[in-house]
Amino acid sequence: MADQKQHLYLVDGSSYIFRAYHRLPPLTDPEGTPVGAVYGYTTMLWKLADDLDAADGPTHLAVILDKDSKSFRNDIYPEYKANRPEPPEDLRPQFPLIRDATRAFSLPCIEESGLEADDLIASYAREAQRQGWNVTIVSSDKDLMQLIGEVDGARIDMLDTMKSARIYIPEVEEKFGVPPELVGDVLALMGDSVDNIPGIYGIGPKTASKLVAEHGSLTAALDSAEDMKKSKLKERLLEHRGDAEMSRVLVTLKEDCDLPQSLDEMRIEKIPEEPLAAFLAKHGFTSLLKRLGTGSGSPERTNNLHPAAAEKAGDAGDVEGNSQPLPEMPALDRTAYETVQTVDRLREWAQRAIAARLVAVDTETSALDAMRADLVGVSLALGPNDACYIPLAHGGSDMFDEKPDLVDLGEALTILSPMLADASVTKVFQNGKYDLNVLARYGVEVSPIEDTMIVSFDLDAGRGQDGIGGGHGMDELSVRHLDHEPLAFKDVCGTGKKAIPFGQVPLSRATEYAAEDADVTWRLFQHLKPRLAIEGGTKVYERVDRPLIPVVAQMEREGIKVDRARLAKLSEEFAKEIGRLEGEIHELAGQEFSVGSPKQLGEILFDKLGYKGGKKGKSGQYSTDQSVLERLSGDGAPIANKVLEWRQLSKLKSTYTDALQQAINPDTGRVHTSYSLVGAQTGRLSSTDPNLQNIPIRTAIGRQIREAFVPESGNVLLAADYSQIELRLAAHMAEVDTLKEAFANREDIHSRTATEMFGEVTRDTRARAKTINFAILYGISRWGLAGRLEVEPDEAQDMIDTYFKRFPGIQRYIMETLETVRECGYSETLFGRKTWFPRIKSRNQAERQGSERAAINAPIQGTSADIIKRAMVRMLPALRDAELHDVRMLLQVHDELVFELPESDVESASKVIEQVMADAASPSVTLDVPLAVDIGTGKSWDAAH
DNA sequence: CGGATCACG
DNA sequence: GACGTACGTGATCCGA
Repeated sequence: MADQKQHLYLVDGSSYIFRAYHRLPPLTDPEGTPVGAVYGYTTMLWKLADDLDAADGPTHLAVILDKDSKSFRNDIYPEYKANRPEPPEDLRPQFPLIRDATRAFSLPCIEESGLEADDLIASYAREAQRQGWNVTIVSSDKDLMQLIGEVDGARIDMLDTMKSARIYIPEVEEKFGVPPELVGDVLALMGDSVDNIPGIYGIGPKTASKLVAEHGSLTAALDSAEDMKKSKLKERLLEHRGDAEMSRVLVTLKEDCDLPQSLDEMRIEKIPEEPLAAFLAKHGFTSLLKRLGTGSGSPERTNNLHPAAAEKAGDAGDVEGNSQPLPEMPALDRTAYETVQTVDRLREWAQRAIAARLVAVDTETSALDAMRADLVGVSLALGPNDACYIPLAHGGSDMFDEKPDLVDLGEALTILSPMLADASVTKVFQNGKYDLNVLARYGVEVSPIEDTMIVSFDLDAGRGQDGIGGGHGMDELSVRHLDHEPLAFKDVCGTGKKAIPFGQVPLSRATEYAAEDADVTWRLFQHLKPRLAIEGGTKVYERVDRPLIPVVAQMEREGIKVDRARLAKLSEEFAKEIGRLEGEIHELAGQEFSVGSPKQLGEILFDKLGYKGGKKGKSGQYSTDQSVLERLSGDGAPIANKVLEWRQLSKLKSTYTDALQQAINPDTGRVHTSYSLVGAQTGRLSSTDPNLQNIPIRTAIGRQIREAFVPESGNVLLAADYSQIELRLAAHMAEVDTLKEAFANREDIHSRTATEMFGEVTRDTRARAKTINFAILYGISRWGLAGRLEVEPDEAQDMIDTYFKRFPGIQRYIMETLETVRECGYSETLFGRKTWFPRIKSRNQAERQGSERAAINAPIQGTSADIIKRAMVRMLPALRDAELHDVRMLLQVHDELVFELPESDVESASKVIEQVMADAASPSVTLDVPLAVDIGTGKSWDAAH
């Protein structure tokens, strides 16, 4: 006993739970408390305890935790760890459970005010080493790597349980390029953004370790700067030497703390079964509980939480933040589906759906446009592999030898309708707005609904950028969450010229495809819906997005009337003018060319005509955009203005006057846009086919197109828009008293800004103030602002400084927002809508700064989106309560709603609309600024402004 | 199919 | 060690 080597394990509990939280799936225990990180922590302790009898296993073990956020380091440097935002909402309740778990294992849990876990670990490690013990620090914190090494045969090493990796001198040298005793020097140079240790600006891990390795120490590296040849690096080393020296102190571990418990108290031989059993039972860790009884060895591969969790928690794992482990569901089996071809079988399915209370539904149609598509079939799913397809309009091609037996479409809808309208049966869709619109056109009402696409959006908006795995389409969701690739539409119907309508797909194949979609939707719902509560998405889903689906569906079905003759006349006028301009442009160019080709135009302007200032972008092509042409025009190039006019007219013609005529639905005589509820990462809607959110308004010539948007006779159009909503929200969110006051007093906000910034309001200062206001909302840079205001970046920087000084909350808002996003990975609106920014920590500066600007804007733009969505949800009930049954909500353009209503209703409807919009934030959120709404009416959309 | 351009909030 | 600047969209055209 006496000569057995003692081996102390020191567990860095605080850092472990943060890592476990981010790497493990969001599990909850039977009471609904989030326990993902606790589970990871518990399995980690279990694993260590399993090694008790091993040759080099622990003889002594303790868990070290951080007690509070302040430490003696804050006295040296008040900003130390000042960037740390609050931990995520579903992690906070897990902190006390970590202590519970530790006590459950009957292990000492040590924490001390004013000391960080790292310092206690260092002090215990050194003390044990002095006594000749071996020490293993269970952590992956790079600061602790300074301690690694051997003194008189007693070694300190580290264990990263997540990577199952021992860390000793070679691993440290590989990571830092220097031995452990120089790690502190490297850290002092490179700094640490998480702990807010400054280091030297512009020096990262690579340069830091190179410098220290070359010169042998931090001091030597700093001293060497004098003799370096002139460079950025030299300047930085000289200028920020003080930062590095202070950082060196901050990263130094305090190795002589008073030890609150003696080493002997850390001795362990066996983990007593109680109270561990009680703890495991309480939190539903039943597989561990079972093992406790059997005393079996390595971790089991399943547990009652989720089969994937036990495995991934214990070792490295590659759990992604957004992948929920698979609940136990049988593998998907397309041969299990039923083709429903008789009334009896259909009744049976409808009955079972009602009994089940939850059914996934998918419709198959003949086209993608919900306002033109014919219903071809319906599929239902009641459970995994428990799905059917009800073909309703198949056949009509020579693919069928004889027409298949089908339930009559009208009869089928009669049988399904009561179930679809049954308030006690939840219908789950993937993009339900589409199905709702198709079914509504057949007179079928569907309620209540859930939507896996919207759930996914409310959980994961912004995850996976540049289209990499971030979408919310069914195929993507299925691969991401179910690890299953569904049959693709093109595999069933083909593509291009060889494509066939779905109604001509043989029934067996159609069933595989259609029933699978319902099955997948059902499975996705089981996966995604529970995550809402765990991850804090319930509010925005239940209060904003889910109720919005039928509202937007109805708006799409309403459509808006456009005056075809008027558009045709405009097209004709534009065409004539375009032709004339083209002739003049060719004449000025001295040759014919395609004016619409930026490439050819650039060559004409800068090569042939020899105008100065041509700049080629990375595609090797001259830029000929508006700003370039305007400059050329100012320099006396008559061709530039002609091209600008040509561009404006051909844009208006092709995008609007021609395209809108095409978009008129032959059945309704109106234009029906399609809104995407998941199109914009910030939570805004987007509009397609046609896009009615970018109809011209800024120029007189463009506004003519708005004149073609008209009401039915006897009606008017009413446009209601929020005035400066984003600036109001910025004033509220950044708590800028001056701005809040200005809004309360109904002042012109840009003028007020001009007064604050420049001391007087003129046309010029107001315009500049307006530009600056927007720059703030969009995440400012001196260069960006300089470009817009046509001033030097230095001057722009002065203005930014002045702005921050005059409106002191703004800078704090920006810093706090960015810190939160860096820590949590996402931003949040006032209503809890998350937008993820996976590139916020990118090493690529342009990429990172792009994310930062987007992250500054997202809470503001997103809150504005939440507010108008809430107004939309409440609008129709409010109008109905006011007996205004003929007011129809047609369009949404981010901060504007467009209605069509009888002239006689204008007065009373205006009041209701104004009220609903102005009050849309409450009661969930009480704003410090009023929301002002401007309302106009007229015989066209243009006239309504 | 990507880039350039330009329409909107 | 260089990079390249305002956020969020969608439609159209050109040209590889």
